[in-house]
Amino acid sequence: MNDRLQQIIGQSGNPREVRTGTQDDMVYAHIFDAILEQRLAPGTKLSEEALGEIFGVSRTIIRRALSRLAHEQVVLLRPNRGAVVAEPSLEEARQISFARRIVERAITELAVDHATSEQIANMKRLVREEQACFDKGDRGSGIRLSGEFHLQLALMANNAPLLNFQRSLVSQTSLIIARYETGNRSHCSYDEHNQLIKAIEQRDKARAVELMMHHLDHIDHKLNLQDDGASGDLHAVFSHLIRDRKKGAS
Amino acid sequence: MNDRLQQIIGQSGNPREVRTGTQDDMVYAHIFDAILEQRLAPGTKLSEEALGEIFGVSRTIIRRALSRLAHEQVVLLRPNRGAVVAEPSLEEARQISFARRIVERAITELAVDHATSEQIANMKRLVREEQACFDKGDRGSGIRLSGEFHLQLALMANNAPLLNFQRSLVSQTSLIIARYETGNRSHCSYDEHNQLIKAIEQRDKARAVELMMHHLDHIDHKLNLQDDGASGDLHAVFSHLIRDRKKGAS
DNA sequence: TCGTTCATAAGTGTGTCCACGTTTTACTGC
DNA sequence: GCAGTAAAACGTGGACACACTTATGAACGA
Repeated sequence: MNDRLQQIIGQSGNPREVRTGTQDDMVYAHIFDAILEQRLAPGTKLSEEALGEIFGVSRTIIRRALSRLAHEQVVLLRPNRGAVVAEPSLEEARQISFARRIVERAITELAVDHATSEQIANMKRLVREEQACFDKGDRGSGIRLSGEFHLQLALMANNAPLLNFQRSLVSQTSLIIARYETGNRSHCSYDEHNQLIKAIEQRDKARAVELMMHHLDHIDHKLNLQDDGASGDLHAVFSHLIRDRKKGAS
Repeated sequence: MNDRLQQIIGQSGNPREVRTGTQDDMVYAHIFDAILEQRLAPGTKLSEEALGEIFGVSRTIIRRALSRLAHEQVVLLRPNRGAVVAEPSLEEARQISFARRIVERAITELAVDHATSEQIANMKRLVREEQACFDKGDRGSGIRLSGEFHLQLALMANNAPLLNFQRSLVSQTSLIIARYETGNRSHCSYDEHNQLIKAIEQRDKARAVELMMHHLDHIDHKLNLQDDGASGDLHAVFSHLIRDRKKGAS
């Protein structure tokens, strides 16, 4: 287990820039990315001791990082039973999707008002990077960059509370995508991201909002939120058997 | 300083029910209430050691509580320099006010859809309690209960992410009220709260939303967000002198 | 000579780690 | 299948080191 974690987190797949700041941030960011890039599957146990060994820090640091992640609902902290990567339920996924519609609408409108040309250029670069990741098959980094796009949008909105909320929502959405996205359909959101940026650049608020809403619709439709993918609910998993039996009986 | 804190937090002014749950929660709730009830002014330093002595727990517990409060933006955690009660700036206050409009609208609509009669009765009780506090001059508890009202509303909305966000926004709003509310006008929101509950009870969504928006308007107008009350901006503080001098020169 | 400023040093308080107690969990034997 | 035991992991408290703050004193300038 210890070795598995080591291997997963160690393989910093993308040679992302060396993290600056304190140890906390470093640990936090590494675990965060590993989760969003699906190198750590939902439900994986995150042992404090194992992580401490991996990062070469004491459990105190790990604890703080896990606490932060728990606050963003990315990991679940079970008292006396350690931390696990969160497994958003279908109901949670629906609530998050709803909340995002509320927030993204407001953010989009604000972004149209406040975006600077520099920021827009930045966003375009980000989308290109995202596309590159999907093109070369790096789905994990793609999902992360896709989330980054929505985060940068929130940054342009110039509203700190909304930005914080968005961060939590985007993280959880990435987790949901990791868990529920149907395998065959690829997650190619970069095209819609591009259109959105164009609308913002033209200061077309109505169109930008409309594009954003459609974009969120597409994200939802790519997921099979209608039925639980692989839950622990045995009744749901074997519901077809029950249906069949009832049919036979009738 | 140690003694001051002891005195402030110890005087559990309102004989609120004995906190249940773990030590963390107890410490968190006590500090939280002390801040919202203005027994701890914005800017007050929160020494870990002093708090540990007051609550009879080690710094580990205090640290966790402070970390939670920091996540809700109620206290500010300055690296290597300890924690202080947050002092929302005017700009932050405006952003929070904006974010609340977005969230409260959504919450109100959801509450109209989902509220049970039991929950509504609960809310009515809460408003009566709030009114009682203001009537007997307990402004601190009044502000807290007023916040509790908006939190219960979010609970009725049945959306966990929105509830979490609302919790952070309400806390910060209480802090802002504590800091910026003009002294003469009393904070008597219970009447509007009552009307709001009635509209929800009658499932009148349009009216409920309208009432909520007006309510938020009133909250804003009670504050003097136009000019910073007691900021560190010397130019703003002595602007009248500058005006006078210019007048004399012209 | 007085006031200001910079440097140095003491003191307070946070950052980190480690060890112990307790809970949980897994395994083994009945 | 159940109970008991052992191992692993988490919860908590305390200790030490380091960073920051504050106070004291000396040097410079007015």
